[in-house]
Amino acid sequence: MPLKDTGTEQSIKDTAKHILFAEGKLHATTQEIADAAGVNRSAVHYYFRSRDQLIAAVFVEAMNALSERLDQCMESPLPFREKVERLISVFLDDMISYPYQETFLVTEINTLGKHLLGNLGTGPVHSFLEEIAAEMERGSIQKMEPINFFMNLFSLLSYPLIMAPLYRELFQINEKNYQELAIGRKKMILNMIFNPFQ
Amino acid sequence: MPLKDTGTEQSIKDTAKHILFAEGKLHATTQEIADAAGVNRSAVHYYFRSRDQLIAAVFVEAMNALSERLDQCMESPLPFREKVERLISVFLDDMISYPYQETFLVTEINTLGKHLLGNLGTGPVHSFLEEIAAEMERGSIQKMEPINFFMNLFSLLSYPLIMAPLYRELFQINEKNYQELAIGRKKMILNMIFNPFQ
DNA sequence: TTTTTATTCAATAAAATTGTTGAATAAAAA
DNA sequence: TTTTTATTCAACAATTTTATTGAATAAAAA
Repeated sequence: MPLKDTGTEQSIKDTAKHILFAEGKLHATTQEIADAAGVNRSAVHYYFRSRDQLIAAVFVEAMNALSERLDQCMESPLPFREKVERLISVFLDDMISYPYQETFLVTEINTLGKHLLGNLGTGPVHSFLEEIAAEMERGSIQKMEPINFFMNLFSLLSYPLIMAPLYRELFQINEKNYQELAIGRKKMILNMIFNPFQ
Repeated sequence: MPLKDTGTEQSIKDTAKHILFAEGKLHATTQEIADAAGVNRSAVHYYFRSRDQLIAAVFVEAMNALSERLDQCMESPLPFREKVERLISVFLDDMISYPYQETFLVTEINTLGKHLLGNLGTGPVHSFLEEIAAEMERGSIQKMEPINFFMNLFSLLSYPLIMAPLYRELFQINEKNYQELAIGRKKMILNMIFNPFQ
C-alpha cells in the first residue's frame, strides 16, 4: 500500500470492473487487466498481492456501490411511485454500463464467500419492503408478497439486459436497437408494476 | 470417437452440465469434471480432445435441448393461455435443476462464438411472437411490443432463480423456502401477464 | 479363444498463469 | 539537491492446468 495516492490502485480496480462487468470477460487474467489499465503486471501484485485479492476488492467495491445507490433511492423521502421511478432509472443506467455485474456477483459469490457481502439487506431494503406492504394496503399496487413485488421490479429491469447477448441473437436485433428497446421498457415496467391487475 | 456406445461420452457431458449449470462452478477444470464423472481424465481428452471442445459440446447440447423444449411448447396446438402455462412449467422446472444454465450461455457466448447458437430464433419463436400479437388484437393481453411480452414472461420466470444466491442473502431466506417462493410465483406471473393493466 | 474396443494408468510434456524479487527509473517531495 | 515513493522491468520460480502418449487391463465381440 502506497503512502500517497496516485490513483493507480483505483485505476486497476476500475479497469478490472470494466473488463469483468462491461465486457463480461469473467476469466480475465492479471496480464489482461494490467495491459488494459496501462500498467505493469507487477503493479497489480504490488497493490493487491494476488489475483484473488484483486477480485475480492472489486467484488466488495461493486457490492457496496450498488447497495449504497439502491439504499439512497429506497431511503429518499419521495412518494412511493417516484421512489420506484428513481430506482428504475438508477438501476437501468447501471445495467447499461455494467450488464455483467450481477452475473459476476452471482457466479463469484460461491467461490469468494458470503462474508464479502457486507451489510447487504439491512435497514433500507427491509423498510422498503414495509413501504411496499403499506402501499398494498392503500390499494395503489396489487396485493402480493412484498418480496415478489420487489423481485418483479428487478426482474423486468435486469433480465433483458443480463441476457442481451442471447436475446439479440434470438430476435436478430443489433446492439443499438436492443438498447433502445431496453430503455423503452421503462414506462411499460411502471405500468405493469403500478396498475393493479384483475 | 468410439465405435460402440458405452455411455461414457454422454456421462462426461452430463456431469459437466451438472457442475456448470447446477453447481455454477464456471471455472471447473477437466480434472474436477472427470472426478465427478468417475472416469479418468484421459477419457475426457479421448472423447473431446480438449477442454474447449468439451465446453463447446456441452454448450451446443444445452442450447439445442433448451430451444427444442421451448419450441415444442410454442408449436403445440394448445390455446394461447395454456400454451403459456406449459411454457412456464417447463421452463421453471428447468431453471430449478439448472439455475446457472442461462448465465453460462451468456458468459460463454462471447468466448465461444455465435456460430454455436445453431437454429436459435427460427420458426417457432417467430410464430409465437405473431401469436402474441394476435392475442393483443383480441384484447386478452395488454397491447405492447410482442418482444416485450416475451421478455416479461421470461424475466419474471428466470431472474429470481438466476439471482437466488444473492437474493437469499438479501432477504435472509434459506434454500428450501426460497425455492417454494420461486414456485409460488407461477400463479402470480400468470396474473401479471394475462390481466390487462390499467 | 482371439480380436477388438473402451478405458485406465503413469509418466511426462507443454502451456498458461500466478507470484516473487531486486535492481532500475522517473517523478514528486523534502 | 537529496530523498522518498511509485512504478517499471526483466528474469525467474512455482503452480496449475491442459494435452500427449504408449503400454496395460478388462470386458465385449467375433
